[in-house]
Amino acid sequence: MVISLAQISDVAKLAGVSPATVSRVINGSAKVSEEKAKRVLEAIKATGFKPNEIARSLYKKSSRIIGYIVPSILNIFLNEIGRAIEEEAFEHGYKMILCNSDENPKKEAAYIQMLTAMNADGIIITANNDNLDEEIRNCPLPIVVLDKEASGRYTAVVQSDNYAGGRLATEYLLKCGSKHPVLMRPPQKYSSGRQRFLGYVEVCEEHGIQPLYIDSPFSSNDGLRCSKELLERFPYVDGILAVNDMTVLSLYKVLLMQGRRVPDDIMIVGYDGIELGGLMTPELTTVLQPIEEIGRLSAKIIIDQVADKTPDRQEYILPVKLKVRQTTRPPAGSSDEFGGTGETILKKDGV
Amino acid sequence: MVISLAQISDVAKLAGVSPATVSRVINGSAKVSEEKAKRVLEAIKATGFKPNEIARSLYKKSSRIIGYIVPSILNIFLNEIGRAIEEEAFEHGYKMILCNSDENPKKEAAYIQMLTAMNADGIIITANNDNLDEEIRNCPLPIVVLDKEASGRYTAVVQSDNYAGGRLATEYLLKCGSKHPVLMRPPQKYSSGRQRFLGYVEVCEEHGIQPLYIDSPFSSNDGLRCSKELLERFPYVDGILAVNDMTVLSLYKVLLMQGRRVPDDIMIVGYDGIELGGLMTPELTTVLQPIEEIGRLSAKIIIDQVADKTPDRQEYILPVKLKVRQTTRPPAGSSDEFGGTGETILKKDGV
DNA sequence: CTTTACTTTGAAACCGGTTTCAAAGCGTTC
DNA sequence: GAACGCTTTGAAACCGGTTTCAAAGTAAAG
Repeated sequence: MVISLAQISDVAKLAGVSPATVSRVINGSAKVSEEKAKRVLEAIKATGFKPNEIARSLYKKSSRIIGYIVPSILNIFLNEIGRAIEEEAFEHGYKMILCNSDENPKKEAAYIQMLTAMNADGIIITANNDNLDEEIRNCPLPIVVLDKEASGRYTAVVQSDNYAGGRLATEYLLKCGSKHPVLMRPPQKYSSGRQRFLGYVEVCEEHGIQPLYIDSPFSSNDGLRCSKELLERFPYVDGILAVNDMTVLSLYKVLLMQGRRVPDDIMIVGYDGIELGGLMTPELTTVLQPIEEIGRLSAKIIIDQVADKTPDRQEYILPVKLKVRQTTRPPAGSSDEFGGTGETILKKDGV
Repeated sequence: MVISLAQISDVAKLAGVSPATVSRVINGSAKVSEEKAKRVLEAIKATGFKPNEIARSLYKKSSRIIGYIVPSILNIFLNEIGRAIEEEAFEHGYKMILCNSDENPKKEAAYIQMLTAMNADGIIITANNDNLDEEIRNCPLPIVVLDKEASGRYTAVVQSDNYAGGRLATEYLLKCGSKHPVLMRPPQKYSSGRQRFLGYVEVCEEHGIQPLYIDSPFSSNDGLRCSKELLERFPYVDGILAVNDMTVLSLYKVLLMQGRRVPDDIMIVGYDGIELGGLMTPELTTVLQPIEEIGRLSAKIIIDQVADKTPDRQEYILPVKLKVRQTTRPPAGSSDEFGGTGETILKKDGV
């Protein structure tokens, strides 16, 4: 069953005007006599006319679409950011489309090309393969990168303060009395991972403690393996800085099997602040990334870019907080939030 | 920084041929002499030319894009389906874009319009608002609906066998010795919810047991409230059929607070079969929906539709299985899978 | 050597909108 | 009542590809 859609010429004919006039009525791009405008509006309603966005954007070179490319559609943290992007976008008359690159550079390239070719107004992309640089160089759209160092041709980089996050979690764990905190070290190929590691190491050194860590990927598949390995290598561990919130589910499983109690024997601090952390039992103490802000800011940058064409590249580093819940034994007299500078850091650098 | 993209005319000029010839080389749509083809390919490489998909699809009326509209980007079950759609699509040279309607009919309508306007090749949409019927009627694209009754103008409906799922979970719980199983009843406005309820009720009646239930939305926000209410109203409960896997996290929390042990005091059977169920502690016994098949089939239907234009509407009901893990006390001599017909039910009905 | 058949090719039309441009319509002013 | 300025309007060009169509070129057949 093919339904044929009304075109602008159909509307024009019905209203007894030219297509140009119909276009002017739709877009309000020029004055049209009240008389004719009324006839046009009626004709639009009668025909059920919806302008063909393809034709429109072929001329306008803007489709009011923001593309969001993620390595996995199953990453809850990234999806929560996506929701914020979507909300900000929609409030400004934009739409967000989410593309799953599946950690596959070919798909990533294909989606960048698709978004370019469909005249999207910008791309928000998360930490990705480095061999994508050529694709990005050839892409004329504004590109906002999440969670990556500001190298290559990007319009802006939006991140939370991973260094502060690493420090915050470590300091709190020590303050709660952990003597041997161990870090599930995030992948060092990402600057976010390096920064967090740095924060951890520095705090350890400031307290004269030996930094201990085990390398951990972000994917939840590896959570179980890493958790087991951690406990084997550091059986005396009494505090764990998880690579992210999701991994903590696996950690719980291993700890329970070994009969270790949380937070009595081992304290845990997660990372990200996804909603799931609050649903776990015990509820997860974690470093809150400003998920909402990251998403909204990224979308806003692209929307502003469309209007302004401001050419200078910027790097935004948003502050993090610690959300204290049940996986830590709080020191006396503490509230449920801890630290965080509250300041957004903004580095400008010309292109 | 604006990078201007090469156009087909630039390539043509460089290769000393007409744009038509370049187009023919790119698409293989007609024979071109080896000599010229070679020159064209070189010119394409030299200019870095990428055809503008907008212009292309304006003429072709196909963008090789499949739209997937979900009520929430945070629904893990739907995202796992999305991943399968994406994989199937990509293998056939299609791309999937995910649109988050946020349970907002306006957004839903906006995205349907967007996908129509961008010449997407089809839409896959999940259980949604009924007042969308007009939008769907006006949409000329193939539409596959997940998890909804076959009413309205749809190309196909793809579902898993919710009736069988309801029966399966209930039967297994009884077989494991539950005397008072309680159902977290899914929303009855969806046919999937009604079918599951029906399956539950029938099995109860067959065993001379009183059906007990409490209405539960799918959203994880309501999980805690529903779980508490369930235990208040049915304190003697010894088996719970959860509304979905995600909700079980909240259930665990409440049960642990009350000191009830799983599966010793209360057994739980989840629903959906998301990966998260295996990460929980204890690992969740659950009804496995054929997530991969649902996604791939939906995508395949649209891809075939593009090629064939087969007009008849179909309803696919895919079989479910029970995955036995740790939240049930298995009856003697049982394996880790239970029941399931293994047959896909296919209802054809002309339009 | 002419006729016929087939292949290769570029000019032009097309997809469905938006915008430019110039003409027509109308009111003011001198 | 002629000249001027302003507004409204439609014809045509445009966006960047794809495809049709007819012409030109080539090979085979008579």
